[in-house]
Amino acid sequence: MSKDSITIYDVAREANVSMATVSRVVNGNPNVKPLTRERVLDVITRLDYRPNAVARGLASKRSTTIGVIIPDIANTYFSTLARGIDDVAMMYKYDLILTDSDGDPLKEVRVFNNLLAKQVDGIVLLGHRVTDALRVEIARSRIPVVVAGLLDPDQQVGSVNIDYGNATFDAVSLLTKQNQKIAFVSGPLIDPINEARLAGYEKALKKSGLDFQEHLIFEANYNYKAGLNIAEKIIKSGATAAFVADDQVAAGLLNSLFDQGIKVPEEFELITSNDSIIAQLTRPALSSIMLPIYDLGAVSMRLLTKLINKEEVDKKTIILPYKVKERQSTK
Amino acid sequence: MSKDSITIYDVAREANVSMATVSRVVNGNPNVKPLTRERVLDVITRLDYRPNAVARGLASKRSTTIGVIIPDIANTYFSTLARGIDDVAMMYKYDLILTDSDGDPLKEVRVFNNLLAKQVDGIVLLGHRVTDALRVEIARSRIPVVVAGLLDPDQQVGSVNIDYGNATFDAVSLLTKQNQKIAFVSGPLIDPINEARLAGYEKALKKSGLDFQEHLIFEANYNYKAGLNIAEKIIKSGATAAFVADDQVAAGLLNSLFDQGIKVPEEFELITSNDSIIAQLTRPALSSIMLPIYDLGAVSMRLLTKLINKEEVDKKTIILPYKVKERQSTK
DNA sequence: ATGAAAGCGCTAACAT
DNA sequence: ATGTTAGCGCTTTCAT
Repeated sequence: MSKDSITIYDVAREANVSMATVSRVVNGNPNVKPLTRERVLDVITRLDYRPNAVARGLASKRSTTIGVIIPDIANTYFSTLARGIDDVAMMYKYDLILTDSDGDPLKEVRVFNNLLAKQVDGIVLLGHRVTDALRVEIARSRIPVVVAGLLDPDQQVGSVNIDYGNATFDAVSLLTKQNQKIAFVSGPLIDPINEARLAGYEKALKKSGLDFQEHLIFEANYNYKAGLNIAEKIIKSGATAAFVADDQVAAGLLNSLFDQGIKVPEEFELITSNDSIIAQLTRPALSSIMLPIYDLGAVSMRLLTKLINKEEVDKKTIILPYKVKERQSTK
Repeated sequence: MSKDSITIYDVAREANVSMATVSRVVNGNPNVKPLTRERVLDVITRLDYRPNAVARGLASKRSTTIGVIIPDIANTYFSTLARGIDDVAMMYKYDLILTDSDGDPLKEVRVFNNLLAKQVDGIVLLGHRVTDALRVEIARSRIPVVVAGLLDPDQQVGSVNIDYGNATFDAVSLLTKQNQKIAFVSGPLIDPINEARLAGYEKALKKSGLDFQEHLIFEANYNYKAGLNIAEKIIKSGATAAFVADDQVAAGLLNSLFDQGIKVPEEFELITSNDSIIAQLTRPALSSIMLPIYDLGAVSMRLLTKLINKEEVDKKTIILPYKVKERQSTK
């Protein structure tokens, strides 16, 4: 209760300068005589003065904080993205306000507006697609928005991705060598990212002269349990291999196959998409598209800093490279 | 460039009231005549006015944001905690500024002070222990701090945990039935949480008349690779079972055993501590202490809200219940 | 029930 | 190189 917090004014008085000078010192403005700078710096340490970021934000109209909207931070895929974002954000002195959206379009809009109220300097959006409702909000907001790991066909915002179509093509091509019936397991096909994957899948089938069969296409929620549950249907479909768009789902499928005594890869080949730590944890370890998840986050944050500073960006739609890693779930 | 953002002043003018009244309406102050309230509300929607949270924060000295310090958000254990924190935070209208500390004491202090600069209303600290340097900062800051999933013997701050000693005792007791040499694998033993676990381990040995053997104690970093690497040493030690304090480490150990043809649980029993999704993903699935990770986060955030509002809290050191779940890695 | 006015702690012209 | 002075958009006494 004793001493209230030290303000720039206290420092100014103690150092016999104006608050403007203190402000200059704090912000590294070169227009300060080295001697006064030193004097001010001394007082600052002596008084243990810490600038109030909120006041600064109000005066400067820059909050040096970024909003991150994420479906579920507990999901490894997203938390790895978040890590990439945070590392770069810290590098550029931004803080992150992170909120879960549960992938709920309504909640997404709500948290988006809340972030605007907090005067964030930019927003990174993670998820599966940009809903129309959110698109409207983005349009009328005047801060830059970047998406990572999700396709926005309108290219309204900055985005960082890999070429999911080609990646899926490559992955499925690994399976067409020894299988006739290959299941395609993704999230909702309304999501543009899954459309792209499906196109890659079809292309790979065609190249190998295989027919596209509707009943081999499966939509599943992005979680372990969904993978566990979908196994039965997939087995019934007669498929002997599967391309899966999500590691948790793939792990669920794998374990369900294992628990039913179906040997992977001998009797069933499996390839997944995100190469999160999960792909290495399972036994057999999962072959996977090597999606640079961390980099997706890091690069998107870097892009956002440029957008915020109105720097020239040659392309605000960035495509990162990928590889395909064969582990033990494919022959 | 056209219309700049709408302020409380614009609303006041349009509604023919003072800004004070608008402020009252926005903040749900009952001292407003229903009719004027309605009029103001109308103008607010018509103008699409959104209160500026930064200005509000400066004037009211409450930012309605909470700082969260986390060693690594990409780690499932911590991201699950974060999810619990976020859900409760949202429930109480707080936003979360989340920063990774890498478990680096220096960085921890730096981000802590940065959070103070942003005028957060409280801080949730995650990690393995409270370092002395941080303890000093916490002491001179005047906002409440709560830790979750880590022991602070000084009880300087609010905390939410389980009884790690008893939990470890229970877990190890499962192993003493059929094993003479049981390895104890934790993080650094300086961390009070690991001290507590070690005590539980010793107690369980003693109860079964087994000798405590120094060479069965292992310290490992909290990650998958560390688990992979430590396997060899553990095998050499002659242990036929292990208690592991971290799921990623346990998964690494398990897979390393598997890859070397050592059968779990037939030839080696394993029990882990956090019951994160990882424990279910592995094959065999890992027996584990059922740590309510999500709840740890949720409850700590709830505790923090009480501390912030200076509500009565009967105990700011909260101990949550746990169970032990036997899966396939124990007989 | 409503309004007037004084800050909150800082930045950023604009002087000098 | 340094100081003066408006604000930034809101909350919050204090009047009325």
